[in-house]
Order: sequence, then C-alpha cells, then structure tokens
Amino acid sequence: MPADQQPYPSVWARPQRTRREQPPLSREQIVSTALELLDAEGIDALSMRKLGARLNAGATSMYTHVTNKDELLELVVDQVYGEVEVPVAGDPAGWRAAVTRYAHSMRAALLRHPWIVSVLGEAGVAYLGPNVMRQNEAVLAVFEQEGFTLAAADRALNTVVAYVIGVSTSEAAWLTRLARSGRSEQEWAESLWPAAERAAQDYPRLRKLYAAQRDEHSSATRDDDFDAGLQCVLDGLAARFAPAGDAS
Amino acid sequence: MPADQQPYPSVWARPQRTRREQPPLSREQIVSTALELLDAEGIDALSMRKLGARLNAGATSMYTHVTNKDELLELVVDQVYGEVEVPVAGDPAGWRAAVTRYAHSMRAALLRHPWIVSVLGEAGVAYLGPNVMRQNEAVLAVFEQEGFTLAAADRALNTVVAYVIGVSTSEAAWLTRLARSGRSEQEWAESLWPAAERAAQDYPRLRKLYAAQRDEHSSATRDDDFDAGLQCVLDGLAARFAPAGDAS
DNA sequence: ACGGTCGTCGCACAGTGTTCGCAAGCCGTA
DNA sequence: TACGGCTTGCGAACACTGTGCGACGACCGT
Repeated sequence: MPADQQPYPSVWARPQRTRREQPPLSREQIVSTALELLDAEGIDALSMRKLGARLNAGATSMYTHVTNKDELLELVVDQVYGEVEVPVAGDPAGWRAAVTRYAHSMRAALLRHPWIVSVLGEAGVAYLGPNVMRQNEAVLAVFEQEGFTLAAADRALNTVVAYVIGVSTSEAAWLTRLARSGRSEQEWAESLWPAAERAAQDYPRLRKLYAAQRDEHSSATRDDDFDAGLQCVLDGLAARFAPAGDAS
Repeated sequence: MPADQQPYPSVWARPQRTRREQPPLSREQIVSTALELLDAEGIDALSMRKLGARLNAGATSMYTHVTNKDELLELVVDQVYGEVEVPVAGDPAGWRAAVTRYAHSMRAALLRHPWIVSVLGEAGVAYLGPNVMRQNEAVLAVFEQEGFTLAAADRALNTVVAYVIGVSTSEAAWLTRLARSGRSEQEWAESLWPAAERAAQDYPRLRKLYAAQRDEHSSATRDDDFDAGLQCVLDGLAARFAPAGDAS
C-alpha cells in the first residue's frame, strides 16, 4: 500500500456516515432555506457554508442543484416575488384599485425581506423567473381589460414597478441600517440628528424639512408617503393611457 | 538579543523605502481611484488590495483615511451623485423642464456607473452626503419657486427620485449582464431568446410583447421609455401639487 | 451480484476585509 | 540640535469567502 498518506489513522475511524440520515437536498429546499437564513441574519450572513450547515449538509453539496451563488440569489429573488399578491383582471373596483393593491403588496414583500434590494442591482428583476412572469402577465391583463393598449400597459407596468422598487430601495436600506444599529427607530434617528443638522446647515429648505420630520419617523408615515406618490403615478398613467385618452 | 526570529536576514536587507516617493494618500485620492477602478472593472473587482495596488500603496494603507469598505462605497456614491447636473430655480422654461433635465441627468450618471445600483441597496442614497444634500436643496427650490408647498416639493422630489432609481436599477442590471457577456446587445438578447420564449409560453401578452420588442433593444428605445414614464410621473405631480391644485 | 451513475462532501486554492504592531517620517518643544 | 510624541504606511496574520476537484458511498437497472 504505497498510499503516501493515510487520511485516517485507521480504517475504523473512517466516517461511515449513516447513509441517508437526511432527506436528500432539492433545489426548492435549498432556496427556501437560503431565504430563511437571509431573513434571519441578512445578506452578509449568507455564505454557502452556513447555508450548508443549516441544511445539515456539506459546504459544497448545494452545487449539484444550483450552479452558482448568484444563480441561487436569482432563484431566491423570484421566490420572494412569488409572495406578491397576483392581481385579477376584471376587478369591479377598476384598474386603479387593482394596481394600487399590487403595488402595496409588492412593496410589502420587498420590505419583509429588506436584504433583497442589495441583490436587485445584480439580478435585475430576475428577468425570466416564473413568478415574475406570472405577475407581469396578470398586471398587463388588468390594464388591458380596461382599455389600455398592450404597449401602453407595458409602459404603465414598468413605470409602476420602477416607482415601487425605487421607494423600497431607500426604505429597505434605511431599515437595514436601523436593524444593524439595534436601536429603536426614534433613538436611531435621534442619534444621527446632529450629523443631519450639520449636513443641512447651508440648506434652509432641508433644515426646515428635517426639523418638521424630526419626530415622525414611523412606518405609518412611510406608508402614507408611498401611497401618495403612487397615486401621483397612477394619475399620470390615467391621464396618458386610460381608454378615454390616448397612448402617446 | 533574544529576538526569536529575525524578520530580515541582515539589517542591510531591510526595506529602507525611499521615504516619500509617493504623494501621500488622501481621502479624495482614494475615493476617485476607487471610482476609476469600479468603472473599469465593476463591483466585484473592487478589493482593498487592488485599490491599494492602483494607488501604489499597501493593502491596508487606506484604513487611515476611511474606516471601512462600506464607508468608502458611501463616499463613492456621493461622488457619483456629484456628477448630476444641479438644477437652478427660476428657469424660465418652468419646473417640468428643470425636473426633466434633472431626472435625465441623474439616470445618465447612474448608467455611466452601472455597478452603483448594487450598492444603493446598502447605502440608500448616501443619506447625508454633501452632493446629495446640495442636489436635494436645489430641486426643492425649483418646486417651491413655482408654488409647491415645501411638503409637496418633498413628496414630489421623492417620487421622481424613486422612479429614476427604479428604472435605472433594472437598466443597470441589464447593462452589467450585457457587459459581462462580452457580446453585443442584439447578440445577447438573441441568445436568451429561447429561454424567454419558453418562460413566456403560457402568457400570451408577454409573448406578444416580447415578439414585438425582439428587434428593438437599443439605448434610444430605453431613453424614450424612460422619458415617457417620467412624463407620466410629472403629469401626476402637476395634477396633485402644482399651484392651481392643492397638496392632499 | 454487479457495473454505472449520481449526490455528497473533504480538501485545497486563491482570494477577501480587517486588526495589530512595527517602523519611519513629521512636528513642536526643550 | 535633540528628542519625544503623533501621524501615516504597511507587512503579516486571522478568520472567512466561493468554488473546482476527486473520491467515496448509496442507489438503480440489469
């Protein structure tokens, strides 16, 4: 036995792992465990090794089901997208109500998983993920149902989604910082008040704004602001594309 | 001399580095070199060691000027923000023209540095960076000048910025993929056409849309789409906040 | 009973961000 | 001029990352 180096001191010390002690890995399993881990500990805590550990698996066992960490993240993003409520065309309340619900649902999903915004910049919107596709088709149907051209519906969809993603990006970034700080929202805001005051020193409008907003950091205000902006966007869409009007 | 281990074989082999052979590092220098590196090679290529090398400096020399890689990125983000054209209040063409210019300029800056969108999710919009502050003040001034309440101006600003960031996120992600692929835009789009077709199989609207858009992936189309959406948003703002109207 | 295939994983590699302590230049003071 | 402190640069080291490779075990079809 010319083996240059025995990996184990004796045959009897060999692992001998009890065969199938764990249900075999699957892509779904991996993706949803990754989602758990991300929600629990944030984007920095997601490493293949930790994920493996959480699955009672080796560090590299996931690579048979997923080619990349990046690919894994794309899958997770689509999974999150799957949490968004699918709008139904023909809602008697009209497209505005349906789209409003959709936008709120999407923002809620993004904020439930705030780490996601640091992934969107690389995954885009998981271009062809099944959930993304289903959602988009449904929203297009809503618009079309009420007289939008398909092209107009597409533009409208993109505009709404862009708005939602934009708002959520800032909000999620804020929430992440907040969570990392471990403090309450008011404490945290208070703690960086001096810096804000200094930064706004030469800018009267910002000073006034900050002073006015000083005590109203709350999720309720954010909800209202989001909805206000959203209604603006919808106004614009209505004016431009709605049946009575005309697609540019 | 009980030194357990001589770091150099002899005193004479010691570095004896020619004192100040390099202009000393400064924060500005570091930030703008980081920006260069990011533009040249993308977000994954930015490591402290590479950055150090590009500065003819050691791997850890930057830490006296910048506490963190994260902090460095915040600084870089603000730097990019500084490229955005500052609007001037009182433009005779009115707030729509000014804000339109501003939005286009901001999108252009983001797309000139597409890696930035993968950082926005963590940096937010570099909350208190000096350039961000200056920009925001200026835009608020534009709105206020034409009769918006300060609160309305704030909402309007946030809405516009959200839209710009949202659109740019998708676009930049696409551009990054494209660049990584090394192919031309048409080739690239063509290469993932089969996948798109398969993904859209059950969704007639998406199929139709994809088919229609198949040959028109170009930056001109994207510009138009962006502007169309932007005008929608501005319509909405006008209807809701402009002087004749009223802040909700 | 047995070859082939497939899922699993230990090891290893090249890299990462960051800490620590040392060295060397610079300043103000004695 | 001499000397102490302070700031700046940096090499080594640590803990940890994503991932390729090769071996090994368990399973399936014959």
